[in-house]
Amino acid sequence: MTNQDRKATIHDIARLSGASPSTVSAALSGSWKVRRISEGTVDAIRRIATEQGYSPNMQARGLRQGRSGLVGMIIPLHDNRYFSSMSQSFEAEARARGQVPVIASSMRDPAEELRIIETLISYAVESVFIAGAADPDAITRHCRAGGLRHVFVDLPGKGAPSVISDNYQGAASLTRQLISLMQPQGDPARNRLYFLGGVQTDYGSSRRMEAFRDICTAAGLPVEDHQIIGCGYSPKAAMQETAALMARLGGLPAGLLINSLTVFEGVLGHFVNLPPQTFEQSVIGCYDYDPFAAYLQFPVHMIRQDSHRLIEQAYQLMDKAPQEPVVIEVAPQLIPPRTIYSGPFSERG
Amino acid sequence: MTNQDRKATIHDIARLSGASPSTVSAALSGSWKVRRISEGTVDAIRRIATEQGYSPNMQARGLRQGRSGLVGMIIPLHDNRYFSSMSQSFEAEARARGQVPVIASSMRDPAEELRIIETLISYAVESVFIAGAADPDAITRHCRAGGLRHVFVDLPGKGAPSVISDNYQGAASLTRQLISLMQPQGDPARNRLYFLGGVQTDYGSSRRMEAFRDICTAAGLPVEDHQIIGCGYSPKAAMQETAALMARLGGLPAGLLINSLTVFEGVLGHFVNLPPQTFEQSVIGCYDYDPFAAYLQFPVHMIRQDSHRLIEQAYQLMDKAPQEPVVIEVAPQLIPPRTIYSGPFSERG
DNA sequence: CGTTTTTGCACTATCGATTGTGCAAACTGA
DNA sequence: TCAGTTTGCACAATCGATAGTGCAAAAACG
Repeated sequence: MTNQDRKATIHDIARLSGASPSTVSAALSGSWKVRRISEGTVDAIRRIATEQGYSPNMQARGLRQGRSGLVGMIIPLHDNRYFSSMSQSFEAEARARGQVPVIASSMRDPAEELRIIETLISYAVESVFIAGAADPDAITRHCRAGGLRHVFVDLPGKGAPSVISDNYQGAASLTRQLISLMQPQGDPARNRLYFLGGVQTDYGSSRRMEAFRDICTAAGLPVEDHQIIGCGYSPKAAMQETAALMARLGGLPAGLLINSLTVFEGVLGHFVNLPPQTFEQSVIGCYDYDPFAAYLQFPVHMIRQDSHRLIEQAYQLMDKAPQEPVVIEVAPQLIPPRTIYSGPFSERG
Repeated sequence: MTNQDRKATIHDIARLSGASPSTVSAALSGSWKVRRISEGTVDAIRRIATEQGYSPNMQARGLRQGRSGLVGMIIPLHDNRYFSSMSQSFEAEARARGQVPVIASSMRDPAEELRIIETLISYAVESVFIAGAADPDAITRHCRAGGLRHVFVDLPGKGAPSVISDNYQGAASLTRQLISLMQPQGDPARNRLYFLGGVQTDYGSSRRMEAFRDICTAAGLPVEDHQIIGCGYSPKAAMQETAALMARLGGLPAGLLINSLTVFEGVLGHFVNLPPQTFEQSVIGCYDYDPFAAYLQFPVHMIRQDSHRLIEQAYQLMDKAPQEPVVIEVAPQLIPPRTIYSGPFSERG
């Protein structure tokens, strides 16, 4: 607060207190006890440091100590309820450990992912959590080369510990729920359950598709290939596919399982123009949860993935010494229509 | 890729290439031209650096150069559509400038805000954007002391440039819209427009309340104090206030202006238990936009704040030399019910 | 009182990269 | 051939904090 221009350093404090820089460092960094600095000296130094508004230069400290105090997290995008709630949990966990969280979004671009990893390594980040990795193996290679501990979240990697949502289980229970509520349609072409969104090559989506097939088949409803529409995650594509599907069928199918919120946004983009009775004969489910989506014009059965628990578990794996490629699955939760879920952070606005 | 354990440094590259560390530095950091290093030497050094998987230690570089390449942003919380879309825009803008974005959430806690500022200063962050500042003046004081350039977003500060949403304008147009659609109620007690959520002391909310009063009054609908329910932003409080209000009135008022999405979540928590016809006589609006909220059982008129533009403008102010406390207002947009807005990032899922 | 032990601190190298400076060797021109 | 210029690079200081080591002065001990 007092001084002229540049930030105060331990040398400034040293000059003002008459002590040496190393003594100041010891006094302020907590190692004064083992370095046998008298309490009186420490107090004096602390007082002056406070007066001068001293704060340590973490670049210098990190350089010397070979650490940085930073932890990284990579998510596909911020602007998504699922991932942003992961960010929130991650930040809380990191701060609770005295680490400084750095969150970056990759836009699901594998090249961007690797660029971010390189950046994190450059900044001597100590460990990184990767959610929804586009190319887990490449990430593991780069992290290994840079000596960067890492854990995968949401999508597993072969080369490092992973914590994922139990996609099979979640999709299975959602599929079961939809089947149990499906009403027979007049038109047999519409008398089916459809799966919309995601890509086959994406681990999570493929597990969900697998569960979808299995449960349908077990219920005596064999699944034909056209019932699984893997149109990716973009709202735009989803909107087009929805329009195309409804054109083909002459209306909605008896049941529709939507693979993500972003896909759902696209679906809604088409629904917007349809009369309310369009939805009366169909049952709709969505993998992932949103409180507003849970309260639409028509009932929506949702799956809430426990992002908080995912992060918690991932941190436990990170804290454990060896980085063996185990996979831990966390059960998601089926949320009935018209339900407002209250999570760990929902108290704050 | 090749070497044993530690990360390669310019000294390793120097040894392997037969050049000196300073030459390696010049070759790899781009200053080789002005330092008159021959192109042949540069190429050889580059090759070896690539082979060794060299990446610069940003702590060392930052320490020497007195910069870090980091830009900070503070938001109240990640898990919110408005703020997370700001994060997304902020990240894009930062990366486009070759900076590394660091985003932190304060949970609207003024003490946490200052702690984050201190941390950013310690890491030699070069500038910081603060969204929804809880205590702008304290932030400005700390940033000044630490030599940290800053710009406020969404909530203005007296000591630094600010870019805010035009809350008055937005609330005014939403209020006008609701008034124009209000239906006369049987019970005169319900024949009113209510404002729910936020706090009077919060700049944005108070501007919105002001607009609400002004427009209502201008329309010949004087506003009594109980019509503005400043219950903060938490869903829980909002749910209780909604229940209490409806108990007092014996139903919904003719119109309800909800001050934020989190408040809306709480309102929905109460609505969940009510029969559909409850909403038929009321018109509902919400400040802030969510595609799902736009497509609920009942029509909702929403205000979409242009978070992308806010960040864009904030960056322009940041880039300008003097940090004078100007205030720039960005117009929000009235979104009719059942509308899916497609923003700059909505293409990616 | 002389010796050993303890206390309290200063000195200095170090982390990895950048940058001001110096200085041979090569080249130029007369 | 010799002064003058340019080329190409090495040396060493520096950024701020930490940690190994050394050394007086004070305290404890016999």
